[in-house]
Amino acid sequence: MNKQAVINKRLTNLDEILDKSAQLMARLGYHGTSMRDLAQVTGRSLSGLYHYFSNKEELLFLINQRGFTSLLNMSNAILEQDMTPTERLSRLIHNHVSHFINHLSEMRIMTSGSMDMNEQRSQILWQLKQDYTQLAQNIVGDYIKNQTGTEHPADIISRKTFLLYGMMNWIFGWYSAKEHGTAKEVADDIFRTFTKGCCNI
Amino acid sequence: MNKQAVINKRLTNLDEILDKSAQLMARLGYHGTSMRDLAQVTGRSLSGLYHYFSNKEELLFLINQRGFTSLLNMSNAILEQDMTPTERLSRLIHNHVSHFINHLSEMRIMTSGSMDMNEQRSQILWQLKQDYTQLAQNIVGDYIKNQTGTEHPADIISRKTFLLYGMMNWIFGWYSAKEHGTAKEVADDIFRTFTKGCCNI
DNA sequence: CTAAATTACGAACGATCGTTCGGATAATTA
DNA sequence: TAATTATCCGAACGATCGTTCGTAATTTAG
Repeated sequence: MNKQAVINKRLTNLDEILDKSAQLMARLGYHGTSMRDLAQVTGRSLSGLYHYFSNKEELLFLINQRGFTSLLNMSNAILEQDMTPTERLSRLIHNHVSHFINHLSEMRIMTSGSMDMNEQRSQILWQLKQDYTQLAQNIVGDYIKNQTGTEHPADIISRKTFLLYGMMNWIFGWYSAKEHGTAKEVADDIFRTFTKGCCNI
Repeated sequence: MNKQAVINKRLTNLDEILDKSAQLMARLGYHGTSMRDLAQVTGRSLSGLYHYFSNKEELLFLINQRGFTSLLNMSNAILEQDMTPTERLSRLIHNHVSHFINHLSEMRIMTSGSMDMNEQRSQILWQLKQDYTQLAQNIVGDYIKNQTGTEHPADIISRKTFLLYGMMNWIFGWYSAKEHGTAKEVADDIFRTFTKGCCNI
């Protein structure tokens, strides 16, 4: 095994730990999940976990950071492609919803705030969220400008964007593929409702 | 002090305890808030709290039950009045949003699930949520039927209603009166966006 | 094979958790 | 007033928490 392979394996191990930890924490909450619970669900010893992160708070941070970074990278790709504002908005929604549904546990943790972290770490996460929010506001703003022909104040666009986020992020509260269809169906419905209202079936 | 006054005082004390507990729990989470924290914030001794509820789980239940009951009672009044489907939908949104903004902490707890309660208690809360959801689905269904002239399948109406819930319930994630206006302004924006799409400014 | 580095674990630490108990204090009734 | 009830509290319980430490097992490199 060469050096890169070692690093890769370590990252793979860490990834697996973060995944399984996120699944349990999504059910029991951060404080409701003990390190002993995490040791059991990851198939490791209690003290062995501390080889991959220095304490519980850092574990929570890593789950959040990994999630937001991948979400941000995915959506940044939208801007690099040549699309109409409408297509861009549609892509943003589809990206977000499918990512949400494919990482339900992780996203549940990400949407529950970062109040259990120290200043520096929550600052880093705040910046990631800020970047993602700004990206969405730009796309929503462009769409509305393109449709109405006029540019609207930032606080109006900001509020509209948050309403869109609400529709998308509320998924964790109710979604089950059996009852509510595929990610594509949900995303299409959100796009139609947000752009044209609820009577667009 | 007559007997009724004694009961009233007890309820008032309990109400005050539930309010202050909800505020702290909304910040720290259920497991993140200790009974000692609650004793301090309510100005009582640790053991003195157990005079008002038998354990921590019951406290969580009481906060939820009180919240959902008052939300349900308020919205049931909508159905008893003579209104058009459009007016009813508008009233539902305004009720929900203003209640949310006036009880932010409580609502934050109510939207974070009831997985820390025993079977019977979570069953009671599930029923309250179910009643409130059904009420909202009826109002949304009537509105869409009234606007489009055709009745749509229950699962379609259900999904649209959840999108509306998403917009409204996401408030706790971002709302500050200074930046986002009064409850009325937010509710109006949600109503316009949900009924006619985001380009309705 | 040997040496070095990585990964893993059992046992234990002090701190904090939810809860209980017996009794004190305050309020109401008779 | 005395008797009764409602409130409240300090002290302590066993359980569980996050974390640390010394060391064993495993893997990689020379």
